[in-house]
Amino acid sequence: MNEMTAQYEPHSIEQSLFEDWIDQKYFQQSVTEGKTTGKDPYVVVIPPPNVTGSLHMGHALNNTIQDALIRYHRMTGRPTRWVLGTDHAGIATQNKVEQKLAKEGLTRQDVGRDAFIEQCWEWRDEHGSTIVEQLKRMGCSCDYDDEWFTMNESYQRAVRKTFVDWFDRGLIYRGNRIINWCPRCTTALSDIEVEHEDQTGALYYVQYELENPATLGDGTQMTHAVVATTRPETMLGDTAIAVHPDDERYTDLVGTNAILPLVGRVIPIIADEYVDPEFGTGMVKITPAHDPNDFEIGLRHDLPQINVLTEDAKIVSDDPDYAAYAGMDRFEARDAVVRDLQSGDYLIKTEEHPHSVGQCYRCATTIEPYLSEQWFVDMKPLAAPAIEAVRDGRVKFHPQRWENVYYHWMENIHDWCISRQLWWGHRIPVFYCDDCGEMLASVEDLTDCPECGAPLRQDEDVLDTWFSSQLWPFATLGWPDATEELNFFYPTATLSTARDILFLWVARMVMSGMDFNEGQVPFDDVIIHPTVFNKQGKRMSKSLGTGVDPLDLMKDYGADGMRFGLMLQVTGVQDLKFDEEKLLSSRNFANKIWNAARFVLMNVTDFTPRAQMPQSDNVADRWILSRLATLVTNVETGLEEFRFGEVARDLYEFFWSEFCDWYIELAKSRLQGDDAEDRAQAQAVLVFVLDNALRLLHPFMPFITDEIWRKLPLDHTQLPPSIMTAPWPDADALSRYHDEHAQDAIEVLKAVVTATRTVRARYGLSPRTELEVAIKAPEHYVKLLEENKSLISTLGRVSHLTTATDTTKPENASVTVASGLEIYIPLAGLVDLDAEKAKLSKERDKVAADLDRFNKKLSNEGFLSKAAPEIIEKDRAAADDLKTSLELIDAQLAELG
RNA sequence: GCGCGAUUGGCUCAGCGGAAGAGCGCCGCCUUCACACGGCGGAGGUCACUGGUUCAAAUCCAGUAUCGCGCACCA
Repeated sequence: MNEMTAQYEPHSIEQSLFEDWIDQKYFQQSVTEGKTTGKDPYVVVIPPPNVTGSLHMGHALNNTIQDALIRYHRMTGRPTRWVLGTDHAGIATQNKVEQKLAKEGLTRQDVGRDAFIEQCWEWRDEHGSTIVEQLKRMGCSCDYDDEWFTMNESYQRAVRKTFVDWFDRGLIYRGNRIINWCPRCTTALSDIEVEHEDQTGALYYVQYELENPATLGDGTQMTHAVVATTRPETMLGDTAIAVHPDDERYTDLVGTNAILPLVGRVIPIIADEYVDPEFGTGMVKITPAHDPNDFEIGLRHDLPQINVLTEDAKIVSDDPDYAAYAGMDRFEARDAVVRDLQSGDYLIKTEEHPHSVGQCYRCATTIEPYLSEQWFVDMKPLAAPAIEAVRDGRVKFHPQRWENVYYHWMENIHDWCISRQLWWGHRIPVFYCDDCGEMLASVEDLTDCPECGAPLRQDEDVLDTWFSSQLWPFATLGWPDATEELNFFYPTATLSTARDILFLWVARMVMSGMDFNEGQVPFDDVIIHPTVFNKQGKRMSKSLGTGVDPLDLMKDYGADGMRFGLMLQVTGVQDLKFDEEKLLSSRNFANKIWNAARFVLMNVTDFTPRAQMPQSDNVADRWILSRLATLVTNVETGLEEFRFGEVARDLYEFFWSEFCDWYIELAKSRLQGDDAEDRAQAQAVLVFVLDNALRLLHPFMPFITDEIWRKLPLDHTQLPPSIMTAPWPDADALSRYHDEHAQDAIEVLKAVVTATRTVRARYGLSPRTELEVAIKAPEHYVKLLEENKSLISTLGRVSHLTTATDTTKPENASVTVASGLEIYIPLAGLVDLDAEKAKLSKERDKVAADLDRFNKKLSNEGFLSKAAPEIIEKDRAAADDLKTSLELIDAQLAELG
């Protein structure tokens, strides 16, 4: 162990350890091998990162969580597999390749569909492994030999099978509808791929001349209909004006016509319930081809649908009615239309109007509601069982509140637009016969029409990327083939993911997973981890420079330091303001572990590994073993309940504040002492506790724990070479160590030692100054203190310790009251009366205030009659202690004058 | 408009019904033979506000304020 440096150097061990894990095939788990354990498999599928992606903080957090779970369950002996893979990410990848082409001055149309797809594959081959390599840096124990891709051959079959199945069952249909259109990506998007941003726009009030002036019920003459709109440019496609049927102001207008300004088209005034009489003027222009509501109204009233925009959102140039705007971009056209409305005296007024604007989630371009022919999935039949699965607890969300978000969306689910006008992706497996009009979906490519024999033409569009991702938990296990893997590993256990893909991905996996697996849910537990923001609470973004790169963090703090620092920050909260200082603490913690291990190893060179768990009468041994037993239970339940922050803090607290600060210090004198048996006893406990603590820490800090563990003097004939597959500490077996007495006893010893330190600090004495200590203690502590005299003398640097039930205060002594003890420390000639008085008065204030509170409580009838007996008893004891302390302090103060 | 989350020491956060906690920062002391990425001692908080429930509230309920995030077809 002399090769262990005084400072932990993560980079000198991480890579070689990881390579060893790979070589030993620890990350793999076969069905045959798994079955021999007789235990339930534990499977996690990684949320497949985009092939375009590189590791960001969200990944770092999420994959630490998954790896911690996987490593924990692997140690418990369950057949464990973490399924790895990447997503072809239709739009994102296509954008990247288009950008690359653009540098050569080319468009995808220039190179053609086949060549373009070829380039996408090349791009994937070049960049797709980046993120996988980064996961390895983190120590993630995915099965790297079973890497999936949402476009690989078997996955393509799964996608086509899904489509054909739903198509044949009538769940997939084609329709001409208003969908969300990104004019930059020139593709349709589903509703949830649109992000809404609040913007201040304008509400334009425009008057449309009535074909015939009308006399209203109250006798007023009306010559114009005034409508309010946020999108004046779409008026070119207006085909009606609508009012509410009960709006008496306009009853007489219904059935008459108005003349569309700038265009001259005659349009009807209709009545429709949709119109809110309170908003604007109560009259709405109806543009069926450019607004989803208007579209519905148009259907109800059989209105023409006039599309005025091209697919890149320019005014069409083939309509003579508004040739003036032909070819203009939609925003340019808006300005032009407003200008013309103004000069034609049609524009009444303009108001500021806050509203939310839809944007493409891939390129932030303003979405255009666009009328086009697309493919849809009828979601309601799929949603129903998936809602039920959450209601009856087959799928559980953590934190649970996300269930409500899920219900809300699922219960109001809309049909899913799945066709995309892209080239990179799963091409829609629908074949058309232009001769006889036959249309069929097929898993296998078809060339000839089964009806008439004419050549078939495949649909040009591809599927939404999320259509393939929804199959992830079972397609990666071989579905649609009834593989052994699918049979053994499905359903998976835990899914950990970010909240922003709850609908895009999680909900859809539940629906398709159940639909294709005989109602079996795809996973039991869904962890929605907090979203990582920077310290200012802003989104981490590379482009804004507000991001932090996990690779840099690992460079600075080591993989374990980063992982542990992240886990410390995972609580039930939904936003996580990333605190880099926690990573610094965690790096320091790793160093502490390293040095504690160094100390133990230095002191156990002559120690013979034992098969049995240690047994000891020594109070320090009993105490630390008792603390360990509690820790194991806490860590275990914490992990089972996904309370990662709490687990990390428990581990930190135990290892640093208990094991290092006290146990190791208490053990030192025994290790150096003459009592060989006692020395061996201390060695056994040190090794045992360190061994177990490392196992508990391993899921969070895989590298350092394995590095140290391999050096420990353990009976390696009974153990695997790596901690990775070492058994998880057995809480039941350890429960025999629970020992209340030992815990009390250590509290007492700590109190005495601390008292000596405090006195030294207060009097500016060197820490080495030896002190005499006289203690007045209750009977049961006298024995304890006498027995542990040597521990106290060493830790507290006590030259002379006397303990008795009737000790009286020596002259010139400082007094400390703690844990039921009166601790006197004589300070010949040193006692600073003012300092003592100041200290005691301050303590008196606090004690008096506390006592007062307890007394009030204990004299309260309601408290005595209603509070739990054990609480009352506890409070009585506390009050007694406080009373004793107060009396003692008062006596001292009186003595001091 | 509806929903969710946050509001605790200088900073970032735990705690979520029974005597206010951590890390970092700050103030002392200590380079003693695991660790200065360290040790020891200490200062620092009417737990956003207002009501309510309870014997007891940072903790539960209602409302208010501020910040953040979702969802929603109001032109």
